[in-house]
Amino acid sequence: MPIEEKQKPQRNDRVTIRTVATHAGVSVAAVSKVMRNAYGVSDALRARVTDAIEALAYRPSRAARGLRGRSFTIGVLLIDIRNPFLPEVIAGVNGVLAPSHYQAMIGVSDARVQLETSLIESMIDYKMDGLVLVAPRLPSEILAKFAVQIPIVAVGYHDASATAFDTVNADDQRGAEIAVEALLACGYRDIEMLSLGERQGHAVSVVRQREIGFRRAMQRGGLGSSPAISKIPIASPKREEAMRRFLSRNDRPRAVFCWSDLDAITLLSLAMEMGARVPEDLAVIGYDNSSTAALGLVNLASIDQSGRELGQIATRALISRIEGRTASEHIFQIPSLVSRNSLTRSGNSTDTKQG
Amino acid sequence: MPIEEKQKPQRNDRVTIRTVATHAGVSVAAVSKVMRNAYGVSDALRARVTDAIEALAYRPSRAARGLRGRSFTIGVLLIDIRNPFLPEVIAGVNGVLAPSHYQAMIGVSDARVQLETSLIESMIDYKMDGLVLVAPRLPSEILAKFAVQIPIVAVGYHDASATAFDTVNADDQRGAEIAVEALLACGYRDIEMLSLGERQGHAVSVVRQREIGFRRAMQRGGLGSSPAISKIPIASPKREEAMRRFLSRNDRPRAVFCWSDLDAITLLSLAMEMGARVPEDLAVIGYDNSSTAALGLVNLASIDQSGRELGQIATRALISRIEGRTASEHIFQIPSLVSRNSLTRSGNSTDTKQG
DNA sequence: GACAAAATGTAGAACGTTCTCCATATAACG
DNA sequence: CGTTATATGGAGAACGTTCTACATTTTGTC
Repeated sequence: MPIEEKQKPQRNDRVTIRTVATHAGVSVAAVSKVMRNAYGVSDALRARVTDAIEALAYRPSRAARGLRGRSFTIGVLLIDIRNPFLPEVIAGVNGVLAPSHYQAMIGVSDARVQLETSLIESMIDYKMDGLVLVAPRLPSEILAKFAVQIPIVAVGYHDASATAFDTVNADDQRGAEIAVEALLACGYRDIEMLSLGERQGHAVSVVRQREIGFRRAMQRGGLGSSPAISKIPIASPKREEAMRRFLSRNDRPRAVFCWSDLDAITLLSLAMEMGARVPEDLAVIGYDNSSTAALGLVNLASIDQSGRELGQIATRALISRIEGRTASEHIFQIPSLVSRNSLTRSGNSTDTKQG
Repeated sequence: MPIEEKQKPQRNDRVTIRTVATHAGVSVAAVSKVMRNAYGVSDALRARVTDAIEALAYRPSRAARGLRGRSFTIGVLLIDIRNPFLPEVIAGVNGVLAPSHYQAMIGVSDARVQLETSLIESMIDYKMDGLVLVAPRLPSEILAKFAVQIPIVAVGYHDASATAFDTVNADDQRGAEIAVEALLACGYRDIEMLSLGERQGHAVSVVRQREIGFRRAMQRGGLGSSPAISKIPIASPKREEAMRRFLSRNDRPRAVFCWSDLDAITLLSLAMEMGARVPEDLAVIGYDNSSTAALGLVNLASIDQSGRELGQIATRALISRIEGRTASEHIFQIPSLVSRNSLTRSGNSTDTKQG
């Protein structure tokens, strides 16, 4: 018998549940029972099976599992991977999932409704156990339709009336109010918001919520019935152009609230280039408290909504939903102000919790 | 005449390949053939089947597909989601995948070998069609073992001798050389590198490659036989501490090359805080040309390795491997210098391609 | 026309799990 | 000892695809 050199160790060497069963001298069903620790397994059987699993380094096929039962995977859908807020959410999700037997698979939709839909469908077709959607673009009815097929928790999606899925949000209205209150407290009266220019402004989006909060706080502060909001395009050549135009307006406001640090930081940069001093000529406050904002070079005051915490909460909610909860939950977190030099010279990284 | 009307073929409303077959009045196999556009389908059959697919909005189950054949999904493994270089790679991957029938699912390993392994295993267990690993931590032998089970392309992993998988890299040695050459061209002689303090320094890692390039260029420039390299820890409290210590050294070098923009930008920030002028007192050049580096506020000279392009190339390589290629490929890109104010006052965003 | 070759469609066996019955073996009870 | 409950293990049918092997029809050739 010649020693046949297996030059092509084909995939037939896969260890399946059957291999384990044979090795342990039990039935396939028994192994499955042990894996799912179902009722009706003696200690002796359990020991033999776990030994075999150990010895063979057996891993159940997720594909096969998905076909029949649970896949122990949860899908995460990100609208964008560049906004530094989103990695924070992922970190939160992974943190909660790490000690469990679940795993996260991430899809990036690049803010395209088309792609978002097909990614969600794929995750359903993979028989994932649940979905965390971060700032989805899809309308609520569509999400509800998906939610019939798979447990869904939406983060950064304001629809407290949704009954088919859960939502987890920072209170974006309140966040914007806090920003305005901070500007007012510094004595600024001439305040404008730089918002996101979207095609159609979803009422559910965080951006619109922040606009609502901005308006309310401005009116409450006695600053006109329709406070100024400028829309900045998201794509790159037009974006800087719009900001420059804003900065060189001769009725340019004294203070600005930006919907996101991403915009605030670019604004700060352009302001410097154009010779405007911050905060002496222009005070700026952003949103997200990204790590870039905290840099000494940037020193941008910002609203902190703790993406990490949102991710954690959303994941816990999802798991409880997977495990049977059906009544929908709508969770709110209160964001906080992080004051820095872009707001006022003395405001040196003081983390001020506000309700 | 068998009048066996199906009592309840599907209790839930899922549209399966069987539903389509019944609706089109053909066999399941025929539908499958059309889906995979396999040999032996007449135009008439194809038309009937595609009509039925359309009418029923049929989507094949990815789980079931994975169990038998291909799943049309490729897995992407990211070492970290915070380094802004990585989203660029994702953008490249998604760009190439978008027009195809493939889809990307992303896993984030957080630089944990443990998690990295289990994520790769999961992707294999999902029967994904191939894997793009971005800056994996695992040793080459392990990757080779995985590569037997699934096509693999590694990005940012220098192992040109690997035969089981492909690699796609920017030439990190050359990149570091370009950085040193740029510093030399500005007249600086007193140059040090700020590198990453890892537990064990993988020779395959981009960081080690940059160190090699740094050393070579320094020696070639006649600057000592063992140029100085300082290691900076990656975790946050120690990191800033080490940088501050570096900045306040009284033999602090005149110019610094940082392994990554992430470090360079923090360094710039701390330098400002500590009253060092850039570039008059300290010249800095980073790596990755992240969007933050390009900000006017930051104005960091950097080496551009176009993560997007790397992602595109890697994806194309992976697809060709999935479609049958077995000989391994090792692709190199040459990075380029983006000169900015942190290097020299006049160096104003001149993109200088260098070989 | 006869016969081979090519084209087209189908049946049915995988793929690796889960999970619902069922068949025992053992314990409990009168 | 029967008889019944209970604990334990196993058989085998799904799940929704892919794909080989084969049956049937059409086309081509002499």
